[in-house]
Amino acid sequence: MKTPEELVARFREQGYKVTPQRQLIFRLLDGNTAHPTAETLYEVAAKQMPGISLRTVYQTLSELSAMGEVQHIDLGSGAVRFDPNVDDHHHVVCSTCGVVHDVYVNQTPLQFEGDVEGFAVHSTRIVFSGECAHCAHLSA
Amino acid sequence: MKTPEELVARFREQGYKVTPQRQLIFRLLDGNTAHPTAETLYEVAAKQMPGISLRTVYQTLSELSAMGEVQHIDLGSGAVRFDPNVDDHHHVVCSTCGVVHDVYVNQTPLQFEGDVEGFAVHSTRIVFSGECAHCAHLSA
DNA sequence: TGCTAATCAACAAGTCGTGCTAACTAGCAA
DNA sequence: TTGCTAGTTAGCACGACTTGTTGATTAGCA
Repeated sequence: MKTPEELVARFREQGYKVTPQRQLIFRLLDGNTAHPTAETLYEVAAKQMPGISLRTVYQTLSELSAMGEVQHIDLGSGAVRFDPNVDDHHHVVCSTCGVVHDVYVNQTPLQFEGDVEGFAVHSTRIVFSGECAHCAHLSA
Repeated sequence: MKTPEELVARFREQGYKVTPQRQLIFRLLDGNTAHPTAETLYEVAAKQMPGISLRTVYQTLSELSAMGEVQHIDLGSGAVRFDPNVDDHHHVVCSTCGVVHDVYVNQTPLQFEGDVEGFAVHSTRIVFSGECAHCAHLSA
């Protein structure tokens, strides 16, 4: 994702207004590696700006997603999560505590075999599930 | 997934009753490579057994899933899909028509890098998205 | 045969996300 | 500074998907 300042400029360019709500969301996402859901982000935002609505958070995230500034990741755990990291990366998920981390896999592109003649792959998503060091320690 | 006959035996073993509804679902899943949703399966089942309820389909699928006889796959496309193939396999999804195929990736286990010291991977899910030969042909 | 699980219909609820409206606020260009 | 217009808000609703509940009926199987 671009920096909050660059996003402000891009929003202006596109004719979107730069509101305090949007700027707050830019700042909350900047360098955020927690893969928040819209709801989570809303809760944090509401602490700093009581009165901001969940609706606005959803809307701003959709705009950022449409502009390619955030990735929208679905780990099948209910809510969609947002990731300001738009590199070609993948995810590890702790099935105990639900924490998500970005990881890089360098064997890509992967080869596969199956009954899929002529399929043109545009993207590959890899999700590693397991137990993070913290949870392993607690359960040991 | 086991054959319908074996499933009947397993259900009996576990003290579950073998009802016509359950047997129908076993048969519909047997060799099914279409990755149906519960709803889809229900529609097909209802043609052969009018009166079967969606509730029963959901319940039987949950039982099969709990017994490890079907995989329950979430491609982030709304409904959860069920796959009677419980091998260690992955999926390709056409983003145009939504069709899902099973594929095998032999480079696994994959290595990854990132800020995830001591993470114990239990499973890896890979989803290839793109365009299937059929859709590519239509759009050409 | 009879206990008990399974099924069914019908209704509800919960989660996630979006649509709509009406009123107010505020960005930003002239 | 003004004024157009987009953005925000609350509130209500809906839709998709999935599960819970209840109460009556059916049927598996020991």
